[in-house]
Amino acid sequence: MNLRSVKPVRETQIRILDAAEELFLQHGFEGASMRMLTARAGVNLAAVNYHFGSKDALIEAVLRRRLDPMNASRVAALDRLEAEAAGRALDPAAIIGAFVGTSLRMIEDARGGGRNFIRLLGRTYTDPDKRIRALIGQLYAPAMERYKAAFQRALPDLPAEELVWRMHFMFGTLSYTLAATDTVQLIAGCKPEDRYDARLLEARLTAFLAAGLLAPLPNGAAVRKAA
Amino acid sequence: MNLRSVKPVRETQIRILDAAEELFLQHGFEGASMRMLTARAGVNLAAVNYHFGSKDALIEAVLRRRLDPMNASRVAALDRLEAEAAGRALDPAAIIGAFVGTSLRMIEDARGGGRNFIRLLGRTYTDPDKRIRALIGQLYAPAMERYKAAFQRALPDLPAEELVWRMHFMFGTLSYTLAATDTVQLIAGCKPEDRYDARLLEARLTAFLAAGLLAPLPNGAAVRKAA
DNA sequence: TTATCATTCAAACGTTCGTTTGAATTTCTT
DNA sequence: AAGAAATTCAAACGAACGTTTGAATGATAA
Repeated sequence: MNLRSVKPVRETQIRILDAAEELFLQHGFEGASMRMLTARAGVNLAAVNYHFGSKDALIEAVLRRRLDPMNASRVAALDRLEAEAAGRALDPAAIIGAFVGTSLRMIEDARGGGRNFIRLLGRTYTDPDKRIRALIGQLYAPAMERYKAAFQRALPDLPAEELVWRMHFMFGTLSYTLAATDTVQLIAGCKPEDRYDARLLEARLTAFLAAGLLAPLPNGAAVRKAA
Repeated sequence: MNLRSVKPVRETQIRILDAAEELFLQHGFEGASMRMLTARAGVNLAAVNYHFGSKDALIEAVLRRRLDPMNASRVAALDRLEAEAAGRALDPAAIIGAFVGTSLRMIEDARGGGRNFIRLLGRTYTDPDKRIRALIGQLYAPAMERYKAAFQRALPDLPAEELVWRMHFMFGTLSYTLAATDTVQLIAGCKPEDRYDARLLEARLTAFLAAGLLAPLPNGAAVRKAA
């Protein structure tokens, strides 16, 4: 029962998860081989299969390790907001801030690997593997339902159908911004030093998303309703 | 010089490109093997290396085949808009419409493979392979510069730095919406029949993006300017 | 027809992949 | 200290990968 025996029980798993998170980001789920992962983690090649069962199971473990707490944190932020409001209607921008803020807290956590994970996450939404997409959808669903309900209460006049689309738009903006802005530079002119200034990015994102969420209904929707 | 001899010269290449576009979407660039591609195209395994040189070169050919005309079409739409305006200031929403419209024209083209390509494209922005991201950035750059200039003329009061970020946000919304909404279902409630109603989607997207582009400046930006 | 070029083909190349095995080693329990 | 359980290890497994080869087949032009 020395100092080493308390944690090291799961130390190998953690080393593998950390290495996998980094290498999955750099090379993709398929591109990062077991030999690369285990070499980076400093463990034997067979360790992944021993501790996780398979490479697929490792991928799921990598996603679950961060996604579960992340969505729990999102729900908690919304709970806090509703508690503060004490029954009054919530400001839609505040709901957006609760959701966006959780992601940006992770981006700021460069040391703990949060930043790597956020960027990795942005890739999974369009991953070729159906099982990965299904897993992501399943892990997100509860938090998404909570936020959908909160938006509906805050915006009783916005048709539910339109809200769902606008939530998609908002989620897409967030994902792309966090995942792709530092990997592909389509539009020149972003100051690199601003890229990880989470406070500034949060203000920019929230302003953009709030305006989009509250946009006037498009003509098409009206046309559609009439039909 | 019979009827068959005019086209079949490049028929094999086209069969390969079509098969690759579909299978790259379904399995990813790495996941789709040469044996899968050539079997689907109905050509010999060696045909890809003979006609394109390598798998990497095939990936580039698949992207270039559609991306070059697509961005040319985007620039043409902007040209048309500026010609109509005859010197007057452009409506920012119209600029957005020109950009978004081109993408949605492709989504509507299910038979010609345009839809597959748009969805494939959304994956490349976060592709693990740096060369692919670099290629995408290079292919997009000219069109992006044109649109950036157009937005700057239409919105002279919006700081250039802020505009660049908002263009990123807009591009992210578009990419995610086109690429991911039918692959991962994070938010329940989208009517499936609306998903490819390009006219309705265009109205929704344009309304959302225009509002975001024209949003009031965030507090952070003001704070930053003062500092 | 004959010579020339482009294309297709079956087969094999060497490499890397994820996984499994059984023995060696460490850790925990009694 | 001795036995049981968990973990690590080197080595090998068969399968699939992208690519290459040289002969066979097709089209083109003299």
